[in-house]
Amino acid sequence: MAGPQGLTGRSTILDVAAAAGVSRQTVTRAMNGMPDISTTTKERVLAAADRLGYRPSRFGRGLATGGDPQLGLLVEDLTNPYFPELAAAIVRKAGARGWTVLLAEGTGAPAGALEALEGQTDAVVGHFGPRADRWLDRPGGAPVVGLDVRADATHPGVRFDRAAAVNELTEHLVRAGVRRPAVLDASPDGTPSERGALLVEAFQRLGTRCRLLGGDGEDAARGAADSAALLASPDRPDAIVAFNDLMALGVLSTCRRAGVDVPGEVRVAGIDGLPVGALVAPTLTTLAVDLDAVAREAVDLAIALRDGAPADGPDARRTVHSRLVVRESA
Amino acid sequence: MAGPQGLTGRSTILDVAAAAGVSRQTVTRAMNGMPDISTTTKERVLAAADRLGYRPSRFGRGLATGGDPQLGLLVEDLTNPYFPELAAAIVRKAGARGWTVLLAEGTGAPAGALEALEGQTDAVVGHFGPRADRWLDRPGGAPVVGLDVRADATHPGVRFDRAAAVNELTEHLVRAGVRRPAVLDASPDGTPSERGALLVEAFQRLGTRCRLLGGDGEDAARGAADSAALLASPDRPDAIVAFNDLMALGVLSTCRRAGVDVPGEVRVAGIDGLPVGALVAPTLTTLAVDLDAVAREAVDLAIALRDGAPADGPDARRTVHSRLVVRESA
DNA sequence: CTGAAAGCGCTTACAG
DNA sequence: CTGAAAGCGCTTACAG
Repeated sequence: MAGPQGLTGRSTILDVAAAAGVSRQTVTRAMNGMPDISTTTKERVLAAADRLGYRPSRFGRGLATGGDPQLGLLVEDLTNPYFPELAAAIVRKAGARGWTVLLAEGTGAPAGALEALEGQTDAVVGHFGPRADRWLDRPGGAPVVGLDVRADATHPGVRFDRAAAVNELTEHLVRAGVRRPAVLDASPDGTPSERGALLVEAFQRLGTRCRLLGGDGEDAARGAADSAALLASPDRPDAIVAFNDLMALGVLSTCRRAGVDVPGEVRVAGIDGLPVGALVAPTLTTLAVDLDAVAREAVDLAIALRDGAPADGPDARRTVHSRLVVRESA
Repeated sequence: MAGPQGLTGRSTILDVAAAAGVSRQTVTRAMNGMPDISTTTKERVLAAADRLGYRPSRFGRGLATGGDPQLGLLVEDLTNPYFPELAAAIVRKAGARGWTVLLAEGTGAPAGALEALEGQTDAVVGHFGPRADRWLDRPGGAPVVGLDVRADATHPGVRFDRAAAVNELTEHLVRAGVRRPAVLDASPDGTPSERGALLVEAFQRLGTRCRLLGGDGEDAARGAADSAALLASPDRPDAIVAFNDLMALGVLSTCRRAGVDVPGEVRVAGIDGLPVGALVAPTLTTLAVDLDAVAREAVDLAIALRDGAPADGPDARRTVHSRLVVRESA
């Protein structure tokens, strides 16, 4: 095998050219199926390339051609079906606009993951929680679009407005006779989440006191465990609203195991609007967010920012409204 | 704003250098937080960069530094939870080895999506079905690792060996009294899938005739629709094994809606081992594949191939065994 | 049909 | 602390 060289230790276009006894641009022609090359030469070049295990450098090519733009998508936890659903929507919208998607999972260390992503992409989209403002406008950083950003956030992002849907849900529940609702919140740092606070307030406006149960996870296991505790407590709630659908699924499985009838004894609802919610028994009532709309806005905003739109302009904040989907569980 | 130029229309390091009145390598120092630069200069450069909306080109940087290797992951349908689970496992294993993951969804046109991926990555992993052999060794193409490849495949890949698990399942079912099993297969081109054929043969060896119901989708809706037809047919099956868990979830929801007791009247099983299977009612019996093992083998193989390992070597074919997970539904 | 030249945007030594 | 030079690997006009 002839001598591969260079930074990567792989053979380059020059190695192939030398091996085939042609110039580099003839190699380009052969590799890219371009015209103006004789069949004989082409075969000789391809053979040499194969022999050397030559693969064009995407950096070299990108530098010369511009290359396809890449969108970084930072998700918290691919194990929660919400994020794959989001990723699917983003991949489709981005693809339609000629962008490819680089996927990273920011388990625990979103800052590090974000920085790594930024170096390889032209814009980044993701859920960053309340700390997102810190990352905006990092020198040399890619434009960052936050998802489900708080109302008072100052950086570009898509806001999930759940106010109306939350009101509908609480009214629906109270009208159905709910008097002792509980919210299974996710609050890693102790302070209630925006969704949690919204629910408590909405119940309050209806004259109904609502328990808020914080905690440090947001998966099905936590939903199952915490709802088990709740159901065993002296004043068992007659409704449980979970921080997300995944936790709500955990709640449902606990109820089933404990022989607690849903919605007869306890009404259960989630947040997100995952398709699986329609497959379980009983089917899950939820506050659904339109991920297609979210993806459309997020991708559009990311591209606009990359193209120089101001990060503090009015167009840098988008809003998508959630809606109540009533199914069997509540 | 000073004049951005070049291929991308964005400002380059030279624009910033000019605007700040310094040389390009001083810009590099400022942008990358390197030492040997005075605070004053650094601030001036950063200000100029900000003003010009400068973002270093990842191609330029990659060409100079080598850059992080990228793994392309081509999935069929992110809407099927199997693929996100796979993606999660791949992202984690790849990340642990310093690779980032470019995610693409190959809805309908795997060939086109693959080609696009190859240009931007150093290796590709994905489910390609029986046609995968065609794509191997494309000149200039990235090494491709197939997932769930057939026993007779000739290209690098990870084989999902379900033979033992299928035997266990059929024995379990027959022992439980199943006499009229049906398989809800996915067979877009009419020929039974490998899983379908395996199941039919296994039942046959036990002296049990098994119906095979082909069809063109593999989602919950198809599972629901086709099982509804099955349940309404004159000789209703007493067991339904679905091509995958998602279809099995559709079967379960149909049974529930039709008031058919599972597993009392019909036993139901899926294939994949999705976590949601443990959350539904009844919980889903399934043939589980260890996605961590799959991801480990696939990533390891992809990296080995990228580093020059032979595509036809013995190490270019890996195997992961599925196992039977018995839950409530069968 | 083939090749010499220039350039894409960055970083890494090396001088000063 | 700052800059001139060289090079990373490719492609795109342009000559021949």
